[in-house]
Amino acid sequence: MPQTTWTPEALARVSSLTRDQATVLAEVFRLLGDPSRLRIALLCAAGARAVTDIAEQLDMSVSLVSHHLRLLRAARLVRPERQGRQVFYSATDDNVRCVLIDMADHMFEWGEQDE
Amino acid sequence: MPQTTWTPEALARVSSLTRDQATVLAEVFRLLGDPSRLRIALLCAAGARAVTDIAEQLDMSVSLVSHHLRLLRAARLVRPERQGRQVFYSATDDNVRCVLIDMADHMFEWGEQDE
DNA sequence: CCTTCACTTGAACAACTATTCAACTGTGTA
DNA sequence: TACACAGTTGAATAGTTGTTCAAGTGAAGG
Repeated sequence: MPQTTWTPEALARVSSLTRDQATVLAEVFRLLGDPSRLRIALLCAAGARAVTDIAEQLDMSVSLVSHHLRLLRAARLVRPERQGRQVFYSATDDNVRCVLIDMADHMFEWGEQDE
Repeated sequence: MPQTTWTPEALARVSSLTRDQATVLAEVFRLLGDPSRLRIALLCAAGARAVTDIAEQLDMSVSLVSHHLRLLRAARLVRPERQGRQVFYSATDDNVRCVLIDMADHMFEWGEQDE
């Protein structure tokens, strides 16, 4: 059920982003714009997971996963937590988790009917 | 107000995307992952605009705007409509408009408190 | 027709990025 | 101490991408 009207503030805010605001926003989109990294981010958003487990589940090298996690970590999208010799990654907070899952869920539904 | 629980289906869907599904999803994120293109997309989502107007408002060359619009068009995020000798671009439909504005609005709020 | 306006397109280039491989750090265990 | 386990990190590379410039369409006006 698409929403067709927004508050004037929301519209104004969104349609007149400064270059700097756009850069910050785009940075997050860019990080999610790689299939491998997107899958890693969503996996972490769904629940804490160790690097090796992520690599195994997504069939990627541990090194590759670690590289991607470093970028996601730098953008504060995921947070590491050592436990024994494993490092568990999860979304930094509920806010991030919410946005990540909602966006993916949203676009996933729409992507289905799109093509 | 972050949502902390989702339906099991949504979680499962999101956390176990196939490579192909992730590629389709990531493609949209990737397109919004460039500041220039993001601003153009959001401007079009807020309402139909001619190429020259976009270029002027965002202080970009017409050529650059056109190049970006071609990519957004190819992904069916925006739709062109000739009117005289101008071409007006807008979000392809309310669904796209909704997702675009909501995502930006969502992430914008969160980006404010983040740093 | 010729010109101007509004855009599109192609080539070219510098900058960036995803991935791999090898070497390295730190943690637990025998 | 020595060894395996779990990740990280740096270099190297092949591929991609944003931007610019110049040339090319197509529609309206004189």
